[in-house]
Amino acid sequence: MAQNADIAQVFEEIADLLELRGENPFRIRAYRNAARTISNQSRDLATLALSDKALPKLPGIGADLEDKIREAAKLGTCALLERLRRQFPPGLPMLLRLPGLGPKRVKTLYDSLKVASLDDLRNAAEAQKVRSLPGFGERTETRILEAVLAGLAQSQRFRLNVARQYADGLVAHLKSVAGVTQVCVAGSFRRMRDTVGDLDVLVSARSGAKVMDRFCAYESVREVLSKGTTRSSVRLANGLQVDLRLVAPESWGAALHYFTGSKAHNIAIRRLGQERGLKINEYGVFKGARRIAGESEVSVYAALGLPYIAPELREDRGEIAAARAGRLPALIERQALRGDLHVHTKASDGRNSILEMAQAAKAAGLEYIAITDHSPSLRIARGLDSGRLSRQLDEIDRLNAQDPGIAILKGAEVDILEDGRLDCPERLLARLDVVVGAVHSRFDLPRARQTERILRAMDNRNFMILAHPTARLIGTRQGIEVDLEKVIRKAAERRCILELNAQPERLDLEDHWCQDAKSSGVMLSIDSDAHSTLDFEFLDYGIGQARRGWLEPADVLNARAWPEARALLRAIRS
DNA sequence: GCCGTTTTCGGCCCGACTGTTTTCAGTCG
Repeated sequence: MAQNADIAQVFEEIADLLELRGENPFRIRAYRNAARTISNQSRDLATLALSDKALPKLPGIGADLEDKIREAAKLGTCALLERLRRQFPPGLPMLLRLPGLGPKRVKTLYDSLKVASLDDLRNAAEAQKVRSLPGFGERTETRILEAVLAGLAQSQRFRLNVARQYADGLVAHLKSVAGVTQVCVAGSFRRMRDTVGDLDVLVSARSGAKVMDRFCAYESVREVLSKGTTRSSVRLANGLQVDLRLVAPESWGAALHYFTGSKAHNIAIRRLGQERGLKINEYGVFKGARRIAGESEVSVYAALGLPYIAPELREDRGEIAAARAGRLPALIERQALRGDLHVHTKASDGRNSILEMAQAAKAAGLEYIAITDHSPSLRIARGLDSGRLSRQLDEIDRLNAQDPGIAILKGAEVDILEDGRLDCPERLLARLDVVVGAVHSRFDLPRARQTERILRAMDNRNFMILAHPTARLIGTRQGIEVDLEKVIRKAAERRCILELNAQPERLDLEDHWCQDAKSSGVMLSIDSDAHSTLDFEFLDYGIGQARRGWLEPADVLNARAWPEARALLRAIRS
């Protein structure tokens, strides 16, 4: 059965092929917007479409696209796409992914040289046949060849924590340039997306500062892609592209807004401005030739009659309507977290002792942590059998008696076995303050069985928190096939908690599912899943994803003091 | 292809940089 992502892919491919045909750009945009809207949906559109229920009214999707969603849900494709595919060789859309190649040039390459694949393109460029085409030249040919050889067609994204390492170094470098007054990394990095495609850096400086020269001379720069007076692009040694924009102080807010995006949010904001007779660009908000705002982001939003919208919300997922209605969420912040309910020690696959983890958690500003080592079926992590777990619980009693300055709670991360049973005897589960259940095996089960497995586990009266619900590892492993709508419904019914795992390679639940859980009245727990004393830093990433999911402190279990959280967890058992 | 207190047509966000041109198209963000 088609997933939302598959339907979105159909629309993306239609858009690519329409571009190659040189169709109306607004029609093409309609397909791309629809693809984005669909992949942002939590609701499983294919199931809805196949059950003949009315599809929800989605912005930018009218009668025609709704029909195509139904077609794609049923067939994984649609008549229009099949018709378009017959007009071009299958490898052609891939060429659009190469930097410097858009629809016009790809069409020219195909029409003039019969270039229909990356291989064809490489051969043509190596034979120097590309340079003589209209609109091409020697430089263009060289760059295309370089891109093909570098295999850049499949654009790679970097995990947020990886990007942050490079961002920190670069920001420090730019701040050291004489005359620089402000530096900020904008883009998806600032919106706290779980991965970023590039870094968008904004700099404000006194005139005459040698910002561009120093930027392009940064030690990690492998290649300068473009260099201008206000804008330059480079690629770092690790392949990460960095765009730098130099802005005047009076335009700082407008530029920050523009460069933070998302693109969809910007377009919606500009359209709103247009309705009010305002022009919005990266230099400011203009009424005619007069600038009326732009020195700060607050001033940009205020010019439109809106309150400030946090970067994490700027995805055109309803934040502008919420702002207009005065219903923006009061987003959770890192300081609101009072506990961490998923922490490992060296008893299983962690690196530090219980006491060391407790002290690190206390230093990170937390009031309580649950020690949740693995259960025995996870052999590779030296999961604790009944005897070892029992002794660990006694040790926690002893540590708490010595008043460590932080409450240490008894817990376990218990495997959900293939049949939905929990990998721990009931009498031990009953002794725990916190029972975290998780899938660590049989990731390959078909959707229905995987879902059934998890729902069954959640029916256990001792089951409290579902850890990393999809088990995805960003860039490494797809999540399991599971019907999260059913899981959320079950959590609502059983008053169970869903985890937002803060490990930067997990960040699972994803933002839009957090939003769904919240609207179903399900609480989340933002946990580090720390395996060492350094890992409490992960909570920052968890908070980022939570904010993207519109979560407020009231939606988060561990934003409560332990007695209150304990009462909520105990209620699950009764 | 969508959309509508300018509603069924005619709009649809906006600007920088590059390379190939000799004033601009294509691409990108």
